[in-house]
Amino acid sequence: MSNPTFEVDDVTLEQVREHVWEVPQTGDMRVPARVLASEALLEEISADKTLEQITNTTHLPGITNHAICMPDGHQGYGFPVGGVGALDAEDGCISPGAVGYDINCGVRMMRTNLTYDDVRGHEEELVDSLFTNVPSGLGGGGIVEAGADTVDEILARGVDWAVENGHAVADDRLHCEDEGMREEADPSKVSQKAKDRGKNQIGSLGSGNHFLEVQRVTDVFDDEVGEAFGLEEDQIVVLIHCGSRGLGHQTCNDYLRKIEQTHQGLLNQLPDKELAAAPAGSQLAEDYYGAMNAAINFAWVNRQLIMHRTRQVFERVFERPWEEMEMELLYDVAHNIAKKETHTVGDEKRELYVHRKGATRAFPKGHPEVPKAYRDVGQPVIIPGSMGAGSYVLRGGANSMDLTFGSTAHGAGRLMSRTQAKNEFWGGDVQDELEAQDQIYVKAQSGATVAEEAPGVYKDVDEVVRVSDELGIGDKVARTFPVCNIKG
DNA sequence: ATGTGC
Repeated sequence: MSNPTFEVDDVTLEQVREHVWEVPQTGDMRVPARVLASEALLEEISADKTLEQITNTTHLPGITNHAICMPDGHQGYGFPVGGVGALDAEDGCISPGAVGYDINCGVRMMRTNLTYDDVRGHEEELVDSLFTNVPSGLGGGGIVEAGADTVDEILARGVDWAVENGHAVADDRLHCEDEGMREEADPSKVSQKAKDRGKNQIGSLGSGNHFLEVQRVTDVFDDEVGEAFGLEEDQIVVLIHCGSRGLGHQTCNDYLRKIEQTHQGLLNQLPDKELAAAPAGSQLAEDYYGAMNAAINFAWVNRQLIMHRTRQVFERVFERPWEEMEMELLYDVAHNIAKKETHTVGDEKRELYVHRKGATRAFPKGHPEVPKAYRDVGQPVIIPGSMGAGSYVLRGGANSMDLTFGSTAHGAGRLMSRTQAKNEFWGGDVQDELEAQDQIYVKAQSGATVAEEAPGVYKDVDEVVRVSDELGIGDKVARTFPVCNIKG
């Protein structure tokens, strides 16, 4: 008996098992491509170039097992957003397009001991104060304006710098992926132009889908893990989503151009120039890895400064020290990174550049890289939905190492382009509706951004999370709903 | 995502 299939254009995907669809290996593909999705999500994923892109990815040297597209996947630069590609770190390659322009775009969630009742009636004061005190929008203006030495220190040391300079407490570091610092960072490999763009953006949200949202926990699905994460129903939490701003963007661009010029032989083997990659062991592979890790550190500092500023805003609005409100970092996860990780492939251990672009690390319980506080339950995974839908907290699932190199989805995933969104929605109407129907208060620098990020431009986050949970790569722990939101 | 272009 043959498996169910899904046909789109000239491609036939075979269902390997529930929620696992495979593009068979043909031609110059080095491995099959896999899409992890329900049929409804696969339908949406087929609407743009995602399937073509995830298939193209299988041509990269050193790609291991499968190229994988997550349930929230959509088209990106060369490599889909929602893609995972594990490329051999000895005889494979590293590809900036498979990390993304916004290096270490990511999210962090901060707990509080406030309840929704404590915040009701203060929503407008809170959203106004956050909007005034947390820099957002395109261009410059951050919480810290740094000189050259300081930028280098931030690039080298990440959240460790923030702790030493009064923007973090020591405990914050322990609740970040990689403890908020990549040792392999090499600031000397980040261009002067990138540093100049970053120096006045340290502690700034940026634009697009980046936001800061105050939320209330509406459901805890798993009491044991919920308790380990310090989450309970009706509790207020804060979610921060942003990345490495102009510094990361410039770094990606710098290395794409260098790699295209230097490694044309490899480029010519690939079906899409946007997948440009540097062979493992080459000078540019080392340089990009050092620079990317530096940009990763920059993004962690960025989210840290915004979180610490949020503590100060809450102190003013609720007239209490933040420690008394127990405003502790739950966890900070990266969405756009590559990392040398050791994985079991067949019966051997191999070192791989695991590229996660619009995908979240989701290590299960017991993994030595899960912070001690969560080691018995698994790594927290934070999945932001749209500003009308709320978000999820998951924990790394038991099957993630076998199926996805320890990864799951990163959000709801776009349904339509930004241009299309602006034709469908008007920012002011979206804001009015959210406030009238759901008591969600949104404040943004630009109405166009609100239209581009309207709830209707996103896939159904409940469906994305259902697939992750049923696959056992990231298990449902809690759900949140927006209270107020600021964006660029 | 982005001093909204390659």
